[in-house]
Amino acid sequence: MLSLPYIRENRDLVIKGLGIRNIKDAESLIEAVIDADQQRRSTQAELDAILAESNKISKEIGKLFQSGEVQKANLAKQKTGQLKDKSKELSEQLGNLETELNEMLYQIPNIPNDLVPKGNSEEDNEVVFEEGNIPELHPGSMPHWELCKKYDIIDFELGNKITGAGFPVYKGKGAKLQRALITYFLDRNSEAGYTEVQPPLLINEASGLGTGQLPDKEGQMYHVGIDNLYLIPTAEVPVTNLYRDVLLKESDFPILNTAYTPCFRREAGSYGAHVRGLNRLHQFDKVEIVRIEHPDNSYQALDKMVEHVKGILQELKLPYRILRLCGGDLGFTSALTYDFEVFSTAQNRWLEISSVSNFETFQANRLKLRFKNKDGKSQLAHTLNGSSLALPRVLAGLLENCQTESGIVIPEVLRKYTGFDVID
RNA sequence: GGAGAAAUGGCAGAGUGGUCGAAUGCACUGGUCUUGAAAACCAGCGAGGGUCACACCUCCGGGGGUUCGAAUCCCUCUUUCUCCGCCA
Repeated sequence: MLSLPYIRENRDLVIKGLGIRNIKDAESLIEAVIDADQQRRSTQAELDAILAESNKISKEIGKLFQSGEVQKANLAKQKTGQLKDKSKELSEQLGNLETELNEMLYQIPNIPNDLVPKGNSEEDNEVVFEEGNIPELHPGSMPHWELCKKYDIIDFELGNKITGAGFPVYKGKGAKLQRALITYFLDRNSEAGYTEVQPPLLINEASGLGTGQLPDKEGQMYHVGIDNLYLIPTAEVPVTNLYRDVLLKESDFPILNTAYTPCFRREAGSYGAHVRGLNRLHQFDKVEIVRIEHPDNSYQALDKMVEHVKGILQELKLPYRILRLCGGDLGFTSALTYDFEVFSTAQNRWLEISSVSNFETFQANRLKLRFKNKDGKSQLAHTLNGSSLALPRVLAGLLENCQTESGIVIPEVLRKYTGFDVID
């Protein structure tokens, strides 16, 4: 969430930024926030004055008792009664104002970076890079879900029996290929300086709030009601929350973590076309990279992450492109996002396989993730994350693009991980 | 799951109703000394709100209560440790 001082000091910038996201009534929303904040502060000041008065009297009473002037002390006690009532009333009022203010702040998305183009939907995203050859497939080539069946490597019906739609079972070489990709991604990330972590797969409410999944995206997560925990929709949540309520030193930057985790998403309301096979699942594997950066370096860091993901896709020799998301498609918490898409030859469409974002201070503010700057002041850090990479669609692209008449040819870099060269 | 003990600043650790945002040690920062370092010595050193800056307010695991006044007393929740039970 945006910080109040930031909104106060950059009123016009904020309104303009929300405009890029096509937010209606941005101006009145921000005005309401500033008003509520003003009210909050004056109520706070009023309450503080009363508390100061009552603290003063209490100290005097203490002294009177010690010097044995009990009568005077009892007299002074009476004075505090009124103050108490008043302070109770005010602090209740203050609590309400704060709740109200927070509710408003929770509705305000991050301010887009200047590079973010205006736009309404994914149609308006900007293609900024494209690389790799789209292979000519042999006659009789098929989409990945048919390949999965043909070679018996991923079984959707079986998963359906065990759990339900969107929970496939990986078998034999399919399971091995998946594991190979995970290990390969983790190794690549480690080489690039990311420290590997294995976080919990269930998170509490505070963590969900910290990275912005709550309260706005509650319905997208699986909720374990009995313990009030949520299954993670991405490793971003537990890994970024490692740094919740942390005060860093400048010398701690940059912080680089990578984690492999399964991800769970309810995907409520996204049925219909384009959800076949591996295209959209309720449970999938992903390797994530997370960075905590000094604000001065975060955009440089974002570029590094983009370059890193590019490197992996080049090694896999998959045709891909990079999009800069427009205001209408940009995630709630992000200031700038690059999506990576792999071309699915048999489906003749692009599949999103990675999303790399800079959240600037938006998450850090909720997380209370700060550092001591040169002036000795606490300042919010910047958080970034990206997938490197999401497994199912990489797998889909790989199966489809690497299919030949004699089987699926495993990319060179993966062979030492799979232990086989071809799925046939 | 049962019984007991505990939770204080970056860490360790005092503090059991008032002058305590909190002794002391370590760590850290600056300075003196030194060719440099170490040691020694001196000084500074929790967080948030608020203010031009002060003042002032809040915070001793979370929440609630008693009291004129709570780190200190009471209730409750959470977590950690020890013992018992169960168990991958």
